[in-house]
Amino acid sequence: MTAASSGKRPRVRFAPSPTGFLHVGGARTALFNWLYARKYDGDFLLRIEDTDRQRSTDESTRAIFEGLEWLGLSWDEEVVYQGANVARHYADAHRLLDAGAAYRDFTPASELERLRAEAEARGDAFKFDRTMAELSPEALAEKLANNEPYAIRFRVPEGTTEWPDLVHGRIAFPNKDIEDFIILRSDGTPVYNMAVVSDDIAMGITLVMRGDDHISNTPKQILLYRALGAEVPQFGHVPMIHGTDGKKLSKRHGATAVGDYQHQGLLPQAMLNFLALLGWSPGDDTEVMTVPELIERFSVHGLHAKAAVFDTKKLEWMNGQHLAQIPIDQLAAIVAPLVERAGLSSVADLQARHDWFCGVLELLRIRARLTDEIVAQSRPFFVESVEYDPEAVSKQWRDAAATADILDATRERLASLETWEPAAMEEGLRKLAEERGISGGKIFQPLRVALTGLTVSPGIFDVLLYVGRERSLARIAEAVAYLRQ
RNA sequence: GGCUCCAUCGUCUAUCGGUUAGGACGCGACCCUUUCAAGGUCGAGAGACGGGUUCGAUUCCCGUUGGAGCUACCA
Repeated sequence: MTAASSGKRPRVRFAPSPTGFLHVGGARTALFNWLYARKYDGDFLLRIEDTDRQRSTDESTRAIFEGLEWLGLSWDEEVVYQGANVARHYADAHRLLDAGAAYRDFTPASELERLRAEAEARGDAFKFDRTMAELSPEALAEKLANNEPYAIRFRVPEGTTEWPDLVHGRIAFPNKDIEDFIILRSDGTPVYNMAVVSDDIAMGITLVMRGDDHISNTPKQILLYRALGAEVPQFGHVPMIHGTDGKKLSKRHGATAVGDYQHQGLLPQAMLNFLALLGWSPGDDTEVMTVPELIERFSVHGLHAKAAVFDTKKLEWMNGQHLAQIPIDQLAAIVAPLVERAGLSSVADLQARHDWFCGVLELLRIRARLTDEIVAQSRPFFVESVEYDPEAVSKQWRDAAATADILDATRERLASLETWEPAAMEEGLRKLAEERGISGGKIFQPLRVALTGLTVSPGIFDVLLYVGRERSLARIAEAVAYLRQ
């Protein structure tokens, strides 16, 4: 009977090793586990696999927490640190030894290395030969009495080890291809597969969902579960994420840490949405989904077996979609600190004129893909006077005298308006254009440069509205003076 | 080399034997338009190859090719 069919509450886990930042591949594995737990009313646990003392750092552990928190992938129960459980791993390994499911191997590591190198030189595959470790009772007693170091190896039985993988279907490994692997090093520390199985049993994990790269560990782990007399959980191996060259995603593909995207101005829900679609599909054409929708629609049936290529273009598009649909208050809360950091305003000030700020955001969100772009484009709405982009000047202010003349007339017309609202502005300026026998663009474009210093901005009347009457008129006057100097 | 997994447009994917093989990103064109976006319309673009099974295969099976992962007293 499998864990799933026994009707127990599902318990899944994400088990990263703290040897670097939180990678997008890891984040997606975490996401699938989290979605599974939320969807099927289970527990999502977090285990830090810090048994590799050489490479594990507290900084990495913090980075993993921060990444998961930013994404909103909250875990249930206390974080489990694998390193705290080595005594149990040791005991489990010895339990296997005592039961005859494992044996002592006194072969020095250096000897193993030598044999491996030799086999490789011959072009052969090295596989540990069980008979190498066979000792007479007397020899064993002597080595034990001499306190000679030994590793404990698992005795792989005959047969075939197979399991119904949640995403791949049946996967089978002939046991003859699995060597008697070490479960406890000669220094008494546990090796990965031993620690993982011991912990997953202790944590009551019912489904192990992890990356494809662990498929070849699975038969070893299943053998361990059985030898330990534990119930074998379900397994599901999700595909890897590749770079555009089809290789496993790595640093040379550019940004691969979720923190990189956080700092580039990605919304966590967009990141989650994008990641979810890499290796999973709701079954129809739906693409843009909120987190609750993701939970609602998640199903193991939609999981794929094929590796997916990480396409940052689509990620940015996805972010633009979320930027446009997220509740404006939520966006304001995210962007306000960024505006403050850019030195344009303060969070307190933005709170004081919340409606105005949200209005500006409404103008900018639709034409931005990253929050960073929103911040950059918000500049004209905050500063007193703008700097003129040389390109904008040469393109829209070619004839200085004529432009100054038009801007002056524009300023006068706007100043004469009784109300400062877009419809009136447009009516006034269109009338001005008509009087002068020119197109509206001949007024709007130079005006845009005067107000923003740029050739690109939201609609000109919205800019006037949100920059405000006094500041707008002052800026136009400033532009006129600049052109006439 | 051995073992395992994978294979629909450039990319992400729909199809759970019968479709003019659909959608999205990106790309191109057009529309909208005061700029840029957004939006709308249209276009180019795919079942790796070879065998079976079947009335009928993208779909099921086998092989080939290609790609990926693993192959430590790392995790």
